[in-house]
Amino acid sequence: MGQQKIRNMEEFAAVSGISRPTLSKYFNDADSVRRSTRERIEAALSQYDYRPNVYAVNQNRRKTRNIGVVVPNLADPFFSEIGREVELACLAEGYSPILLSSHGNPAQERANLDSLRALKPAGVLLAPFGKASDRDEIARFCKDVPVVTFDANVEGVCEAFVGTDNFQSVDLIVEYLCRSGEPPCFFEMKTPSNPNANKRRQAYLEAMERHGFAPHIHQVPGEGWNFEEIGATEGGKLISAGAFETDTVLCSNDRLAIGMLSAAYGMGLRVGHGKDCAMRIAGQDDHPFSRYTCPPLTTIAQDYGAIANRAASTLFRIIESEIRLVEREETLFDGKLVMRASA
Amino acid sequence: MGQQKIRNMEEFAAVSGISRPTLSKYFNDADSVRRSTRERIEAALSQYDYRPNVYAVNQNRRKTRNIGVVVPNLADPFFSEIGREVELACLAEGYSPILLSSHGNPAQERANLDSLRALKPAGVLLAPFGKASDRDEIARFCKDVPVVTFDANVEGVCEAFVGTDNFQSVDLIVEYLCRSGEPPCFFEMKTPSNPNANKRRQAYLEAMERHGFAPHIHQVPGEGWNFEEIGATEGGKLISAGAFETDTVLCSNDRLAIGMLSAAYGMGLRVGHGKDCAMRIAGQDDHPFSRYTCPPLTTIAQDYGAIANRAASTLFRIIESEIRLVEREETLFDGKLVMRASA
DNA sequence: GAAAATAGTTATCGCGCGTAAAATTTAATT
DNA sequence: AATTAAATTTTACGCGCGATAACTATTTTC
Repeated sequence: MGQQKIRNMEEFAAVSGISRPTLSKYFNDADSVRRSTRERIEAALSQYDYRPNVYAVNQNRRKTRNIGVVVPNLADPFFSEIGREVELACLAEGYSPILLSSHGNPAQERANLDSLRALKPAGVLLAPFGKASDRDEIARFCKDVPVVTFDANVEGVCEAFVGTDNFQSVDLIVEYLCRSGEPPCFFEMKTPSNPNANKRRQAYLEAMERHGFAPHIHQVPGEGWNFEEIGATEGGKLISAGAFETDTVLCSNDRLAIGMLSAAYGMGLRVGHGKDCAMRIAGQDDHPFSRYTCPPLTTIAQDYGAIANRAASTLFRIIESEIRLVEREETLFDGKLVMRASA
Repeated sequence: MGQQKIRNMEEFAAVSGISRPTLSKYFNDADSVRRSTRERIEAALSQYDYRPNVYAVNQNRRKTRNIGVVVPNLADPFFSEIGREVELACLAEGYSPILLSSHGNPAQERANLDSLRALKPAGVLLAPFGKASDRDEIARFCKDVPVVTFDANVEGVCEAFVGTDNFQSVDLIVEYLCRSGEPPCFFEMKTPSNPNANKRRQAYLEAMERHGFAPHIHQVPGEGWNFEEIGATEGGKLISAGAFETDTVLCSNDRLAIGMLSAAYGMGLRVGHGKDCAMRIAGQDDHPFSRYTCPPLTTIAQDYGAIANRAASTLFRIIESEIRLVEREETLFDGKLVMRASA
């Protein structure tokens, strides 16, 4: 292989003995040419190592095969994991994913959408901040590009949304906690930017009522994405102040729980459902690190793979049908209870 | 703004009253045109909202302003953090970073370099797997594109390398551990793909000798990137078997230490430098989660920011001088001791 | 085996911009 | 005000490929 350098499709047509338009067809869809010619092309391809110029291709095609993938923060393993699943789904369908992180900064989210606009993507998979997102900007973007949001919803905007059913999953863990010990208090940040947080609080209230217990919500101050730190400092304060009405705390997400576990350990408290334990702590999300906390964290697992694949396949369907959805779709997957030692 | 839709530079030239070649100059370097014309252009720009077509630009430019950034695994917060720093450095210099993760898979690293080749990047910042990387493939890639490696070195390949001085930093923590208690055993994986691991083992041996203690290295089996799990299961086995010759263990990296801490907790062992503690565990890297382990992990901090910025600026220098470095540069930054409760 | 369908070829245009050379304008210098 | 240097405009071409029309070759169908 690699005899001489092929500069463009013209030259490759010359050495392969296939006309350029046919080659162009082949590179757009290998199955659109006759089997025999396809084999001739691929034989030549393995000899001369030529690839169409990406930029020339994308300039001339009406629509690119790029898929923008925007997540709020890659430093959070939850998003790096789900981002990876989404990437794989794109590659499997022959699209080119472009992964962008908003680095915990809503302004960066706008900037990312702006960058994507220039890349003329066939579609975008967006995990938005939620309330902190620029709703109008996203709505404007959705006019130009088909968008499927995942993880966090932006009500009424974009073609479809795929996420976890917070009401189902919160009820699941509340039910478990009530059944196995004292009913849980709820721990969260005062100003959560994520819309899931609001749904989870609401779901907690409803679940507690359904099970006949009085709800207790504790909201703490704190900005940004340092959830572990907030969980550790603010959660620690609440523990040492004896602020929690019961011995069980359900955190709005795993990262807060990880921080709180760290604080409890620092205070010499034994966490878990054992006899000698002072309190129970549970989380939500099944963060990759939750299984290595001390003790391992009881939590609700989101189905990363299902969410990622459904979001991607929904987007592909929209792209390939070239028709915007008549009705906005919302798909919610069930969470699963992951019982470990912390609660 | 946004009166009519500008389709191309020609139309923008018409409405702005500036000739197309001058506009072209402006978009390549805003300072290459006279101040007064620059202001006229920017005035028109704010009215008509036009942006050059990325694909047409990159097709015609000799070199793009894209910088490929390849990291071995974005799911590891260490790399997502350093990847972010590198991205910012690129943006600050007007380059467009393209972040690719190899997902812990050396084959994906090859695929990523292959994808990047098609994007004709001005340069690439690569954090390779090391031994598991395809050395020949990387070397071939470096012939076509200027590459600066960071974090893990591939001896003799690429323009430059930027990383942490393992000998300095290992000596730092070994010295601390020896001074403050029993000398450390060394815990690592049997077949570490990362070249830092080999350097760290070597550095441990030398440091122990220098301080007059007998070294004890414990290597455990395990494949892949589930370091925490390997640390927990294999490290746990060693602990319960009483295999460690002293009460202090220095792990090859923080993620192994996180797993081992989890195992120790599960066994009811108290870790730390207190009177009532059964053993000490230390790590290396100052992983973002290390401060929330139980107890918080004593470790060696790498200077993420310095490494990222030096790697980026070195690459920019090579790109802009258009001359390959005569001599391969290797820059090593010092690690800093981070004392927490675990050792 | 002839007609019909399918696949491939030749020829030509267009995409949006970079770039070079020559002609012209503008600004700086004495 | 004349001279010179710098910046801009004009003109023209090229990049590599998508798309299409009109034609030719190949394969299928009955």
